Amino acid sequence: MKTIKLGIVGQRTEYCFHSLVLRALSSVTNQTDLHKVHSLMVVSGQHQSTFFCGKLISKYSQFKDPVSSLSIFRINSPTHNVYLWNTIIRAMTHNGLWSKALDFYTQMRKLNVKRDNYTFPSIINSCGSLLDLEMVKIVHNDVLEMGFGSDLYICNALIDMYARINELGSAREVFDKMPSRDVVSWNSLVSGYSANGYWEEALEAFREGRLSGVAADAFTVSSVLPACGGLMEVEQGQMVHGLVEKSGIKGDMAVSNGLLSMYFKFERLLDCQRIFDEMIFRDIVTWNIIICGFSHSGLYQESIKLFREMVYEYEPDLLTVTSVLQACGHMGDLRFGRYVHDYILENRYECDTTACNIIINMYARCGDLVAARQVFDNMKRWDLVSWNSMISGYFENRFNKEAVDLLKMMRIDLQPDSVTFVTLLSMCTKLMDVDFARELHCDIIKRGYDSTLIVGNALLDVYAKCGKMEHSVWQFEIMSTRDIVTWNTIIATCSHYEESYVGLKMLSRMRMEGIMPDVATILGSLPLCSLLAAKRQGKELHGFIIRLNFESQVPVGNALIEMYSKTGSLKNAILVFEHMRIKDVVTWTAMISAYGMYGEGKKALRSFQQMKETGTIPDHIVFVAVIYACSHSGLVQDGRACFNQMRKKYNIEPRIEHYACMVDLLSRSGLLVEAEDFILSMPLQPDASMWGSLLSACRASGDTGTAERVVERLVELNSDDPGYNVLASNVYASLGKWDQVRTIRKSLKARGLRKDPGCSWVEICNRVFIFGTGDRSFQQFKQVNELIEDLNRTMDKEGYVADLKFVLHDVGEDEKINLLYGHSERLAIAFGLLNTKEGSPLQVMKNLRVCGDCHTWTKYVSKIVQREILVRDANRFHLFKDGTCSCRDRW
DNA sequence: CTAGGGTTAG
Repeated sequence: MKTIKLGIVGQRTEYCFHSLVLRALSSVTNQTDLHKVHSLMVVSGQHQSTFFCGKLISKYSQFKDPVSSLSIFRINSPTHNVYLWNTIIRAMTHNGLWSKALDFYTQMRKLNVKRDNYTFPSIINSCGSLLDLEMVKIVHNDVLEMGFGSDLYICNALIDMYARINELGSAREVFDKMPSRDVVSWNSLVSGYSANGYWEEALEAFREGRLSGVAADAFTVSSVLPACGGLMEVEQGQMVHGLVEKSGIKGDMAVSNGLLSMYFKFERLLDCQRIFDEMIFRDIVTWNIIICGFSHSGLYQESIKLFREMVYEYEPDLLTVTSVLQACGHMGDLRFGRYVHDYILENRYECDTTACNIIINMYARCGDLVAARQVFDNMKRWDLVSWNSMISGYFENRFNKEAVDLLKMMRIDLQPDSVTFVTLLSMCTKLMDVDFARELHCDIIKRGYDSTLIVGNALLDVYAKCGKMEHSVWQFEIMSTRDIVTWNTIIATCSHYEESYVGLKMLSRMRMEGIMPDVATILGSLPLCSLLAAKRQGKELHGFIIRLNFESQVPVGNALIEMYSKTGSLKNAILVFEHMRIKDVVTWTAMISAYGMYGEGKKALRSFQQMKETGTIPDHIVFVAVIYACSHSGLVQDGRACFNQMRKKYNIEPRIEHYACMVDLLSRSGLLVEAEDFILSMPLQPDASMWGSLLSACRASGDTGTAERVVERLVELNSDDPGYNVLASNVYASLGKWDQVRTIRKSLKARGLRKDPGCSWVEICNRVFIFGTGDRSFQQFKQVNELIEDLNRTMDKEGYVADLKFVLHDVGEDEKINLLYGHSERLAIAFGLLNTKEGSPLQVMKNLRVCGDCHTWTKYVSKIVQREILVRDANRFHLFKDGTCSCRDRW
């Protein structure tokens, strides 16, 4: 037995035997010490033994020195036995030199070295890592031939390997054929499913494992947590969390990090905070998760703050810096983004494709396309994300030519994927290029991407935004799967085209499919209720808002104010307004408009005053609302003052809509001369709406002289708006100039313009009853007609005279009276009176402006039946009460 | 032999 001299164990010089060398070897903690032990072994001749050779090979590989491992193996080639072969294969595998490991295995086969059960796990690992399917087959075959098909470790390695190469079927097969399984077998299966995004299967395997009585360990939990997060299975996730709390794996870093990551996916930031605070130990992964998590939750500032906090303690790794770069990108913080990128370059981080993609994205979001391109050009490898990011970066920043050039380059060796198409379609949306969109659509169908959800959604959107509502709806109907974005897009489309009825139908279809609305759904749907004055649906949406906790979001509150004010409940609009803790200029505008619509001009002005006092800076839109409110309440002086204040005090140059409001204000107040002068003296070209306002006022006040002048101006403008043409034609009709009436009608017909036919509707017991002009085809027609005649008789006695100037057709007087009686609002009001409780308030909606005669008629009705009648027309609300109207006849 | 963190688009 030989003895050797050791200089490194403690300070003393000692003599010892074989076992002492072993102890020395195992106590080695760094490469330098390992070299010392090695040279002592060489000096003493110990290094010749197969046993110590193996130990040295493993040790060197532990310290990431595979070169030394290799040379030891080579020097000792004569003594090679299966133990040394296994060791070198394991060493190579451990250091990522997989092809070397495979080479050694091939040599073993050639030299006919007998392989044992220790040979296979490593080599299986290497095959998988190299994606060498050929070798996988050979090795798996060897395993079976040599009778290791039931070996626990080997089977576990096979499951893991197959999972890594995304051959979950083979993994499952090995798993199923095993005579007995341990926790590692289960874990490999679960993590295999989980890592490849087969989350349902991962959860299923996890449940199976639990049922089969295998106790879950830290590996199990950290494998199944991403699946819970990915599936948004909050309850399942909490169940696993409970398991963690109960078992002894609570302190495990991977488990805690997994929980943290999962709760970020659930957007349960408070839970994240709690878990983070409770963690005694944190590692770099922990920090990366929270930096990334905050960034994904939109808390970019927080994310950057955490990054700064972290760098005091840890050196950030590639994932840290890329996480914080995402926050920079979203914030548009180019300065900090550059700083971090410089840090990456200076410290020579080795950026992989993903990291480069993130940097490209950061620069593109910040608008620095030159820097983005530079990163792109210097990349070693590009994937689809790289190309897509660069191309969409160009498009987003309006470098359309560069984007198209890059697209052509990309197509040389890569095929576009669904994201590429989505990017291109969204570009069409921005450019309103429906022709290119159609071309793309063909390409998309050819490549089979038309069934992809995001592509379908993008198609839906591009057709909608390019004015092809029918294409959009058609696209919607053929989609086989729809998500919340699909529904939100179609609802927003209906809202945009004012197809409120279709829109609300879509909303209820969405609900029937069990999809919960989100903020975008709510913001798309509330305007539908406003347009239709759909009280009930509006209230229902408010219910969702409360249940889903969207109340605190300012745009939601703003939309609610608008909805309530337009569905006839000023009271509720005020309630919402008062409950909003944060108000922006839109909030105030909505409230001021609401007051305006109900003829509460003074309150509108008071709100405007309050808004200025609370420090909200008025914008040009709020001035429209304020002047509108003045106009509908006859506050001429205040309206003028606001108009002047806008320019002088707030330096806002009046736009055409402000001038239009002013014309409206003067006209409604009967200052026809002044209104005409105002139009003629304004610096902007007057549009049809101004002459239209003035003309309506002339009509209402019976000023035929001004009307004759104005109607010519209006006709000169040759507006495409059917409303103004019909107005002009009506004025000519009331002047008895039937030739001009016919000319206008012909021209309208030739241009294919049609004014929406008048209709009114009333909601009774959650059902909407719609009436068109002269409608006879509804239930209770007889009773309704009788009631109208009854009412007419009573009001005739009280002095009502039908004002026939509101009849448009060239017909006899008797017939004209009949036409007036057939106006849809009268039908709706009579129907409403018949079908609601006596004395209760009635609410009727009309799509057009209520005509002057109907306005008078309704005033009489409100007095005769002693009921409040709220009529919403295209312009505003009229509250009829005891013979008067809230608009004080300025309708 | 098994686990946790990063990218584009609607």
